[in-house]
Amino acid sequence: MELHKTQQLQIYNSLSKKKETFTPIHEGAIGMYVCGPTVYSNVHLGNCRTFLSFDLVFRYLKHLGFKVRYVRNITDAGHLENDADSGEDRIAKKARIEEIEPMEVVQRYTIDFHNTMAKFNALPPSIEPTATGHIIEQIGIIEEILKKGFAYERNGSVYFDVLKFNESHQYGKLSGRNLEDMIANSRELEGQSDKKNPQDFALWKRAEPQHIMRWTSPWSDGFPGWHLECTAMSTKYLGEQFDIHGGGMDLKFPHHECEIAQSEAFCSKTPVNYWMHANMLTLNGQKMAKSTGNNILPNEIFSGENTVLAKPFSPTVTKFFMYQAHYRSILDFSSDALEAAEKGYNRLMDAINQLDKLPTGNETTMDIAAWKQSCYDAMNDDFNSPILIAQLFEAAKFINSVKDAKASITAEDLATLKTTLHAFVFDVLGLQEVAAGSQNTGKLSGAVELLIQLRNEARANKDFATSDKIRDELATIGIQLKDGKDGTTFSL
RNA sequence: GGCAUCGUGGCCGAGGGGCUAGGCACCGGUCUGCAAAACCGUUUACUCCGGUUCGAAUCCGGACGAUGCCUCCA
Repeated sequence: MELHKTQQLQIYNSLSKKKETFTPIHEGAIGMYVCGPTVYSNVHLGNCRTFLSFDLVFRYLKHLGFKVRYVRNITDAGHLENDADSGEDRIAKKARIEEIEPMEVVQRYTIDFHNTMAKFNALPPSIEPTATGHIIEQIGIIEEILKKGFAYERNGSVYFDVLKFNESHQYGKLSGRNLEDMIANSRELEGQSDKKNPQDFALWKRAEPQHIMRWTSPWSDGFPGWHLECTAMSTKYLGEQFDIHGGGMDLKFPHHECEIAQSEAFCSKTPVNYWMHANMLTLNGQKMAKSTGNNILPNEIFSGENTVLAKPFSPTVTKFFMYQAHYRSILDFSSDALEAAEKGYNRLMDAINQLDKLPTGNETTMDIAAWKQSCYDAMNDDFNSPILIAQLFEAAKFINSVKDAKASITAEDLATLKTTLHAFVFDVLGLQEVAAGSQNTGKLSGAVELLIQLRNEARANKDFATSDKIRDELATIGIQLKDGKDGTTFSL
């Protein structure tokens, strides 16, 4: 029997601001849409946190035995830097700066995004559609919304009529805003605008002559509005109503609000049952953002080439660090916090590596079944990875106690412990063993092994001057020797 | 200014009316030729002021502070 029939999942729904028992529209199958990146520059760590949060969701839902269709888009159409009919298309801007085609920009940073997510061991989504690949679908939706009277055309652009929509629907229900307040607080738009009201948003924009990324439409040669692509692609691949829609907290307003409005205007149905928002990753207490430059690139973390961290950290440690915080909490990125996470991660992995060497006995001095359920309870409670990890450390402590003969475990319970640990650590959290290393490290380890051997000979002869010299000189190079019961190991 | 979220021990971070996670650091122990590493054990807490309650870090109100959104952003 599938696990989801016995494990009851609670999800915090941004729409109701409450945890709700999760029930999919179709039993056993889930449709999930997550807003992907705009590919006009390298994906930064803040972006990654959101996608890793939803990778955890995807992995756990699959672990529970659901059939999940996970759609995550690539925004590759050029959208303007601001909404005031001025500003440049950011992809075209990058293309101009780098003197390449806009689609080269898109290609380059899409590849960077995929490479980076692969380093983090994130699973690829089931479908990864692009905005430019769905221009026809977007035009179709605009035509329908125009027909329903919730949009108007001005000078080749089409705008969504928010005030009109609000007469019969509720605009702002996701982000907790009401339209009257927004109108009262709205600023005058700079420059000229074709909009009837500042709250209206573009479904289609007529392209200025210098605008490179453009497509033919019934209204003008132009490009689709930003919010529309998600409505078009989620509807196409998941249907007019689907289970989960995710994205970063910063997309809640206006992006997701506009998506809801478009869908409701288009097909008169509430599109999403469970809205999930991942919180921001901050750096120096401020949100990471491409536009402000307050960000760090994943590769800068892995290589150590940055001004923030004392040393390099592997992708899996970086991910483990993120999962020690709940996805709905703001997480601040710092060297100290990462170092603490790395030590904890190593301890956990060392314990897991002990599993195969563990002696078994006639009784188990820990309630394995209760522990296992507590792992599920943690994840069932709105994907609470910090609690799950706390439970994993409880298991690590127990493993070490068994190793020291201070506790015992039966062969049967050991099998359960091992299966459960592997399921949560590798399948659900998607952590990885740190790679064994290249050929060069193979040669290096041979050399260090030789030094260890020489040191041990010196120690046997009580020639501590020599043995300490080997140990200390290696330490200054950055190679640490670790004397254990079963001999000496080293770490770089 | 409006709308939200949040303020937890040296640090990071869960929890959420009485049973008070976890990681890192510190300290104590085991181990060691001495160390380090590893392992085990352990201390320190809920921004402030009111209120509700037998009891509040947890609920309510207020103050102060932080962050996010209100213009593109995960």
